[in-house]
Amino acid sequence: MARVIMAMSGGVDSSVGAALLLEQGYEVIGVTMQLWASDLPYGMDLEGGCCSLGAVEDARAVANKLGIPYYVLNLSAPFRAQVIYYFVKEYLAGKTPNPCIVCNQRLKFNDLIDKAKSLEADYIATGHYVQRSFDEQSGRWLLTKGLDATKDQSYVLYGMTQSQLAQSLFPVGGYSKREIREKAVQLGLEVANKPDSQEICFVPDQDYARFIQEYVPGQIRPGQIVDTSGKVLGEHAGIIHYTVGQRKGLGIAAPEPLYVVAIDSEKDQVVVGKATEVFFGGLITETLNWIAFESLETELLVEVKIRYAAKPVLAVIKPLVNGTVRVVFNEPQRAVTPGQAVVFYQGEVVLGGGIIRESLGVNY
RNA sequence: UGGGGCGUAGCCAAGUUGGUAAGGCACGGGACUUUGACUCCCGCAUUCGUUGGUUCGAGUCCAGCCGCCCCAG
Repeated sequence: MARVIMAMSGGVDSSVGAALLLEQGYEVIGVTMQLWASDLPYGMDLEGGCCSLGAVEDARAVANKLGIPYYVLNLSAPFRAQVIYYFVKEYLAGKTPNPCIVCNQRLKFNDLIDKAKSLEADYIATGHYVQRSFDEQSGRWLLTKGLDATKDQSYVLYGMTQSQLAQSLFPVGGYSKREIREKAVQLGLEVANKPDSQEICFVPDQDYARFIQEYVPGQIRPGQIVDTSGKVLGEHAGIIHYTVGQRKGLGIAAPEPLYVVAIDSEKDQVVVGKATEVFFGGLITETLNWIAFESLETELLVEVKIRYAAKPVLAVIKPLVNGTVRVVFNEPQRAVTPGQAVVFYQGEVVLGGGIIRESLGVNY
């Protein structure tokens, strides 16, 4: 009987996931990653976060109900070092990070796998809505979208390596969210109607800018808000407050809505423009990871997602000599945002992805 | 104390030949969302510097007053 470490967040998905694994005959051990640390700014209690204190209680209750062993894995130190540090650093550089992706790559599928080894487990499992399969032809593990298109989370797992995939199970990936909730009710799990988690788990009040400010006081500088021709339109309290495509929070009176077109961390400037000025023809990536093949050798027509909740759009990707990839959209896309991930698909299959380093003009 | 202009919500700002207050920003609430955003709903000036007048009816016309701005002194 194979032994599985189920990453339990205290939510519906991972709770039902554990139950499904049991039904499939696995020996399941529940583990919750404790990511919070008491030294985070302004005494946050992290209620509601995906790995909060309350989450531990919920997960433990589920584990008891299912009759499986349960452990809490304290990862607050690596969480700080990897996720929070990265998050703050990116914002200070004028980028818009996706902490969930880093958390998945560096904690869930790294430290958790180490933990699995120490417990002599064969697999780790998570509640992500994704599926994996083995492709005999290429001899590679493939990551594919979750069956429930509306809940698909393959975007956040584009960074998985072959060895990580080989050791991972995604028990809820073949079900719809509705089925999972119904299953939770059948099992009598108290978390059945717990709302889906959202927002950044370590910023419970949703005020991420305040979090950064208190985390690195003194590093936030005010600056100018300028239009695309360089004309100064106003001032801002720090570039960390902005992301490309953002409309709210500019505080500028204009005959029509203005959006952030770019952020210049060198000059501490936020560049804004009209709705039509926030479209881009393509982008350049960095920190690439390929899943479906070893590396990209030639131009390829694929579908790309440039943000978590975005429809895939057609684009041509091309490897560049410096190891990065150039992505050119068939149709200009709105708000291409440095720091966010771009994930490449062909149908249901995740080819790979990377982080957006820079956007390319609409004339590409 | 000559000439000209302006004064509309917290901030910009539109208001046609007088007919019963656009829009943007900001703000509040909700939907959506395991990141940040975007988007979508809903709410947000009984009132137009002020006092009178003309009129069936005035932000829109007239007069006085108050406060700004520009040119000329």
